[in-house]
Amino acid sequence: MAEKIHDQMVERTRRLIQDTMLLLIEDTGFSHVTVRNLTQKAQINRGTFYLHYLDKYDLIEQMEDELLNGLRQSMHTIKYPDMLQCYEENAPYFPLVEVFRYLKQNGRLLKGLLGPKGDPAFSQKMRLFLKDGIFADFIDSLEDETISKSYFSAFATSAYLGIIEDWLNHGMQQSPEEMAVIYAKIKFFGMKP
Amino acid sequence: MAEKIHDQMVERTRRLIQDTMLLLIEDTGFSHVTVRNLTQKAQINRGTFYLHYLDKYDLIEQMEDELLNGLRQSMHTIKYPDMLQCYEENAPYFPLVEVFRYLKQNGRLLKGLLGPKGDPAFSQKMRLFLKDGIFADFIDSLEDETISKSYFSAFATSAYLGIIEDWLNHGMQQSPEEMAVIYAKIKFFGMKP
DNA sequence: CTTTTAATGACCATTATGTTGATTAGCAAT
DNA sequence: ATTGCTAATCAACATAATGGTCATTAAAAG
Repeated sequence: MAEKIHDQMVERTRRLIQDTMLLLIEDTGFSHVTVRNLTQKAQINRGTFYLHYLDKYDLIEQMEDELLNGLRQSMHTIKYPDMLQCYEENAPYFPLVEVFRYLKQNGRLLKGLLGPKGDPAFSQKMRLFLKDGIFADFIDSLEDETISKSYFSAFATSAYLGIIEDWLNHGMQQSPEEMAVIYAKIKFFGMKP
Repeated sequence: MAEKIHDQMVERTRRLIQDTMLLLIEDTGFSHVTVRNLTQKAQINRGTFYLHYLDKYDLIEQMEDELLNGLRQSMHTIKYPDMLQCYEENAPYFPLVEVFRYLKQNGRLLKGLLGPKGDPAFSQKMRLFLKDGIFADFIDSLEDETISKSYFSAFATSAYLGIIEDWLNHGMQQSPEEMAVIYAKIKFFGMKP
């Protein structure tokens, strides 16, 4: 089968391109990346890039979408009531641990995209994802009608993402299990000392 | 006095340049702004731009710094214990109202910088500011030592900024007074329905 | 009328883009 | 092995855009 081999070649090249894009984001920032730049660093021909992607925006979009699809996978078993129960038992909620594991696997890319040299659109993209994936049922369960759901979900998703960013920025020193506990603790703690 | 008139000219031109930058951020996004582009829209000579700023990054930095300096001004009277007391009386905490007033005055620029076409570095800049300006004494007052201060402040500042962004994205329909109440309510509410 | 300073217009070197025709590499069938 | 097929790669081209500078002009003030 010729296809198989060729698919492998294609996959190899695409990985190389994506890896180089991440390197350049970390180095000079996404906005400064050019196709020339990228292909030089990856030591491939510029034409090769255009064989796989339309432009650098097409590339980053595919990278982001793959990342978020994996995230969706890892989030789909989260149930809010179980999370609350785990918190009360001071135990890490397993589906949440899975999410942090996945985030850790893709930590470099996440940090790059969310950081000061990243894609300014990605943060919102990700918060939308979190809202649907983690907070949907939680927000629905809100009983206090004097609290706007829109503001509350903005609050919750941003807060969650803030913790993730802080984790990434400190080299992901805590284990996914620890992070699940830390998150639950802060989340249910409230802000009144 | 020659200086006065010339200062007025300079001020006029700088305002024009800054206003045009904001227009272009809203339109094509900061990363796509070029000096050529900008000066064309502002109908001034390209050389004139370089007479006032080094490049577009110098320009945006000055715009951001002015914004944040004003914010610092408006935040400097915030005292956490008073805020808590206001919350318990269900009253808007005045210094917080002042902050929201200031944010509203600069709403367009803020929304542009924080949005998907903005400056990916600005969000962090702003959160650092909020941390020092609003949350410093609050975080210090945290007694629960099992909660990491770093994660907690990441949580708090991101959450606060999240609410602000949501407000901006919905056209700042609520008054600064309302926002001060909404914020306090969510903040002290905790996340356990 | 002279001085000062902002604004202008034009210039040049550099860099990015996207495409196309030629070339190479890998695999299969004989 | 060798021939043929397919897909990936490469080198080169034409076009367009960008950035920064400098000599020149215009405007304001005394």
